[in-house]
Amino acid sequence: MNVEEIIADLNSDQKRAVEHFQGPALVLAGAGSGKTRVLTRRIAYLIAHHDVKPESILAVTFTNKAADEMKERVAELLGSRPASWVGTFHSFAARLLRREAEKLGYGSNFVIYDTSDQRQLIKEILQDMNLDDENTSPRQLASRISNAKSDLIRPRDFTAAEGSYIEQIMKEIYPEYQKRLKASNALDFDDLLLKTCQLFSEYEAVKNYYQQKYRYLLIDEYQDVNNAQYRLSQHLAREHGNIFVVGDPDQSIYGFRGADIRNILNFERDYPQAEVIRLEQNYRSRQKILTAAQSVIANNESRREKDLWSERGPGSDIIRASLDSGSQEAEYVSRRVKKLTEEENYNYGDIGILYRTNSQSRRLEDVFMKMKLPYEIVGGLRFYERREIKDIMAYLRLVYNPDDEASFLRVINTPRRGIGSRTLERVKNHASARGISLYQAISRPSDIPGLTAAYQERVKEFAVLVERLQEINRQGTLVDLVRAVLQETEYEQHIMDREGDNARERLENIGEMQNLIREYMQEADEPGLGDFLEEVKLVADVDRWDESSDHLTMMTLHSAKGLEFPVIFMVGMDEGLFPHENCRDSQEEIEEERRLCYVGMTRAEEKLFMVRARQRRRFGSSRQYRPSRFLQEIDESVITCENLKRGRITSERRSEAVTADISEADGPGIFSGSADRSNGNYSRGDRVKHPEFGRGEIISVEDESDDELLTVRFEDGQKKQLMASFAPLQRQN
DNA sequence: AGCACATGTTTTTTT
DNA sequence: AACATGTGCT
Repeated sequence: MNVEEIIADLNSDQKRAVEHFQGPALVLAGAGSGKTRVLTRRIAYLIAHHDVKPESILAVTFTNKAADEMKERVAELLGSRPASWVGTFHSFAARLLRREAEKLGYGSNFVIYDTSDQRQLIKEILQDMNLDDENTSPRQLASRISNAKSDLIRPRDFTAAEGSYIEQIMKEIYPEYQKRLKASNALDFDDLLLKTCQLFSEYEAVKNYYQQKYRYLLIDEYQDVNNAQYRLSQHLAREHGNIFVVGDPDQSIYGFRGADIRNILNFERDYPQAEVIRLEQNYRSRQKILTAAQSVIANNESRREKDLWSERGPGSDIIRASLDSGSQEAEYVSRRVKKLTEEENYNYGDIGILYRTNSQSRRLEDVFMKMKLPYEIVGGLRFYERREIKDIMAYLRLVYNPDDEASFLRVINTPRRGIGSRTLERVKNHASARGISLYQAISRPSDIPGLTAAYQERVKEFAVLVERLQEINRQGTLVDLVRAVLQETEYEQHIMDREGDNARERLENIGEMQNLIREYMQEADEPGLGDFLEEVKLVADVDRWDESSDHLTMMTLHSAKGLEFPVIFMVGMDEGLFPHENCRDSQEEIEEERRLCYVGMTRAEEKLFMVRARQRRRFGSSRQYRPSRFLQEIDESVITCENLKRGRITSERRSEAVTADISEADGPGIFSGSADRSNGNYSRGDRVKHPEFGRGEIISVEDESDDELLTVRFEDGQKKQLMASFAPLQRQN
């Protein structure tokens, strides 16, 4: 493609962005306004028009998938794959630190700790320090540490807020946590960013080198960078000022992870000479979808007005559906999907189903399976989170870096080797007294006090096993290594002994893992153990999502960022689920939830369904929900309501249906899940008690203008028809 | 040390 | 409802 063609089909704002050459630029890109397009075209244009060397371009994306796509598109434009670095902040930092780790006192074979590794380590520490009580959850501490690191606060700089118990614990735990990470030669996600920043501030020459190397910096999703990422980009770009950032403040949804929306809002302050470009034409969605999304986001107080418009025609109304229960919700979605594919010419692959929490996927999955609808879940119970996979991975990690304590503790006695807690206690004490890793300790077991010869032999055998595996890794491939792990540990036998009914599934997972490794070996440039381990940690599930085959795609609203579908279902539009009840007290968090809603709605090109259920099961027991406030915020003039009656989808005039739904929202506090309301919201299967007829079960519910007609079968076998609002019924659980 | 059974906890989102 | 942890027994 020649240079002219790179910019030929862009609108004037997009063109201005692509043609921006040197100096800072901020592109405020509304949803669907073609920002990926702008980024890829600009990379191509820098190379083809300005003769910029491809390897001096650094493009940072939010996911690895986005990175792959970007590389692909640039390659199409240029006719060859550019040698630019395109990847996430984390993968960039990891790559850089592999080269420079020694300067910071780490080995270049460091392993990366994910959230569950972190929690496990913190738990260990709490136990060792006798701080283990019900007020200090590893989860909460892990999150506090992560926040501190995102703000570049190191253990020695950490000051505990007065009077807060957890903060006092933090003061103890954080330095110890960091010490143990280092002893394991491990970095957590936040360390990747923090340590890179540290490297740049302590080693002027290193910083200069990378500044020179990457003369052009492009950052996507800038509204979601945290302070460490912000600093990292400053280190790289402050001097030459060639920093080109793209983002949309209305789509900032990672505040919980330290993302700081002020970074994008302050860009013009950081770079007063910045060129600011607004992309406000939406090429993705029909106008009614945009109208609906904008009427919701307009309720956020802390935001700048923005005008987003579309020429794609009005499209059809947003469809709002209220169902009686979680399973009815799933049934509604299934029937609606059937209608879309059978009568309206959509494919399964055109349809995305989004929810707030991963746990919501299960109910949908059950019904899809029954209805024989093809689906794929992105994220959720991640493959690499499964127990048997984690075990094998722990062996691989130990082979790569035997000092890794988390992996060591995971498999030292898995499968059982007769090394119990007492023995381990002695090993730990010895290791921490001598300042060596657990692996180093068991390599010379005769030094460990209190260990009898028999136990010395057992731990020694484990050390020898690791050495043997290391040898296999040196001689052979990754595939050989995994095979050796399975053989040497008799792992499959262990699974069969322990898992009973689940054994088959677990073994299949292990087989699947071996397939993945073979696949990886074929695709990777240098298929080594280290790269493989890194990829497993840094590549998200959405990155592996297969969009080529024809199936429904289910994922969380967060994972859906950056994607688009002709048809979107947003399920679980219930107050307490979305916005999630955990944010009830904080206006800021509510606004983040609202942005999340905006992100979800703007994924839709043609059709948008927003679905709720009046009652759901949660932790076993049942609970009632009112409509999400976000549903009430949608401009009523673009809504049509649908219902499911006896397995058939019915459509209702919008105003009536909406009013009926809203009236449910009156009454006690918005979040209160009213346990025993006496009228309305019954569904089939509910158990009730009547003062005269005794206990019974509801066998059908029919809507009457403002009420429900219930048919109840009581314990003595008689059936009664009762009006919900008049009958003195009590709910039973 | 390891098993079987009982109890408690979880579900907010992710690189 | 699903899973991790704890207890008591062998």
